Amino acid sequence: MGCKIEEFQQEQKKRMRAVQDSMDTLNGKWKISIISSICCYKKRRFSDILNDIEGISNRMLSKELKELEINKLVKRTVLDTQPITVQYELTEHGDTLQTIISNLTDWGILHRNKIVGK
Amino acid sequence: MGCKIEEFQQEQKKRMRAVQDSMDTLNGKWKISIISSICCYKKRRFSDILNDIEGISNRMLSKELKELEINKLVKRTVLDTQPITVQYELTEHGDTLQTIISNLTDWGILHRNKIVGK
DNA sequence: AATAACAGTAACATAGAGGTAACCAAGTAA
DNA sequence: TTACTTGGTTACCTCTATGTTACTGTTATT
Repeated sequence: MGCKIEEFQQEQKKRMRAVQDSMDTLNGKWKISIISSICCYKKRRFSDILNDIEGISNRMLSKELKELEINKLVKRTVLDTQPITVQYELTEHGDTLQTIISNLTDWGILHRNKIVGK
Repeated sequence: MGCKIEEFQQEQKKRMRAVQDSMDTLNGKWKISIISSICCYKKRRFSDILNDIEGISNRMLSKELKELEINKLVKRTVLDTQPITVQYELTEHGDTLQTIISNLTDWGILHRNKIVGK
């Protein structure tokens, strides 16, 4: 039968795994920029995002978008236009990231002040 | 003179940089585990952390601790014992991470349920 | 005299993240 | 006819993060 300490350690392991899950989904040099770009305009085409984010290549954008789609954060829609355009938008689940991103923003500012020394 | 759109874009860039600052300080395969270990016991020695985290090597622990120290999240104290022991604890600044880690935990659980499908 | 604990460091190896450049197919404007 | 736009894919290369193993110096224990 599990004693209190074992239970606590199990809980702790679960929490660690959860944090790592979050970090993994947000990781990749461009993910947060991409999410922000889409979020900012609600709906955004591939080439628009490519222009929004300076420095990103089409290869990386394609790759990161795929991962975001797999993680159900972003929805991809092919529009029947000429030439074909593809629209990306956040899913409901993607929207739930906003609190986290907002917290990361706040802490990042705090941290920079602390390190650089205002 | 900057128009509204330019100002907005500048703000957006700052926010992006802030998020990346946060992600960068938390990145590294073991950082969050290390922070959690120290946080859990308030004060923790090198070899204790090494035992707390399964899979980490002394090389990586040393390296990650250094980065955490540079980022003023962790304080290192050499104790005058035999043999010498080194104590690590969170700084006040390190403590401010708790909200973020807690948010990342919550979202990670939510996300896993969404992806695995409960 | 040999071994172990402590807190690391040094040397080397490898997988994977990310960068660069070229290419594809379909349609369209010059 | 040529070149451009759109949304990618493919091949190749490099660099960094991490892993593995062995080693350091000091003191205490056996």
